[in-house]
Amino acid sequence: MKTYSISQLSEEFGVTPRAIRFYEDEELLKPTRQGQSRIYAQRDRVRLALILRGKRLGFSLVEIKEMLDLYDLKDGQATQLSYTIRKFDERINSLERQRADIEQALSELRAGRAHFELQLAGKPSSRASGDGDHGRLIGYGLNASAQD
Amino acid sequence: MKTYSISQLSEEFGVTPRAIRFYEDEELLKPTRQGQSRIYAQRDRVRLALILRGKRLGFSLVEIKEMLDLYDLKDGQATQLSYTIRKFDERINSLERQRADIEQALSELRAGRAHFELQLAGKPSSRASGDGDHGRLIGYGLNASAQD
DNA sequence: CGCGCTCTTGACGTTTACGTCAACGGAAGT
DNA sequence: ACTTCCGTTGACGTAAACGTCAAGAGCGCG
Repeated sequence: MKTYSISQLSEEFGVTPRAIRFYEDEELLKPTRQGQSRIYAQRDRVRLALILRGKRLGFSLVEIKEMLDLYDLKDGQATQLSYTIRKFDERINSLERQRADIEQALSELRAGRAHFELQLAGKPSSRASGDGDHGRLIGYGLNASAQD
Repeated sequence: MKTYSISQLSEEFGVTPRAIRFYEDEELLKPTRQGQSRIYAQRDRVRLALILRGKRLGFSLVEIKEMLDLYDLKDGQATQLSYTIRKFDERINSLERQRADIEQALSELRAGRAHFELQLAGKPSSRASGDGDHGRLIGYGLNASAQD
């Protein structure tokens, strides 16, 4: 059966050998040895692919490790599957929240940008606060009503 | 003129005193002193609000500091305004990329979730490889073309 | 005077996923 | 033998934004 050296996997997946060794330190990979050198079999190669995929999806190495470990246990897969599904759901929820936050920030940023553009165009920015900028918090003009 | 203690600002804005002192270390705030204690004036209070707003929008403290510093220079505001607009544009672009990444991850996650659901429901998922049992591995997309 | 409270200044700890040397080991090529 | 290459094991460094003590200082109260 085919095996791989660390540099082969490194090149194939576009990650540094350091990263691959790190995954081993973290017990996500357990290659065999030939003397001192690490030898990666298909199993390891697949696990590495899964690790990188997990990372792309935003899972932490710890989470990925748990999924892989459960996969190894293979107790009929029920445990692993439901765990993984739960993790996926969590991740989905988290990403949806993130997306909402981003939308929010984007609309504020666009509004702010527009406001600055106007100012650049010459408008002095209508200030009337006295100390009432509190809830709305100082529009986009950082106008620190110097009332001290 | 009204002033504030660190704990007042801390409570009002829901941040720890430690954070506020940190902003001072980073030179985003420069409260005056009364003996050893820090005294925050309106100016500082407004700047704190701006700092927190900047954070919500995803700017780093360094970026926020640069915007505030330029605001202080106030050289007719042209410099500050164009700098800030540029920063906003960068941030907008960055967020749009992030959002695209999230959409991508979300669709992969949903597909993966669906796949696992099916397996849980009993489907053995089409096997073909004969070697280990890594061929099937969480496929639906990252099937490590087991060519060994 | 002692108590409690707010405030201060260090200064090290935390998290995540590696990067970056340093120093060394064994095999292959010339 | 010498150099080149690939590989190895430490071990410290990095980034961001604070958290978490530790050890005092200063003040008002009873």
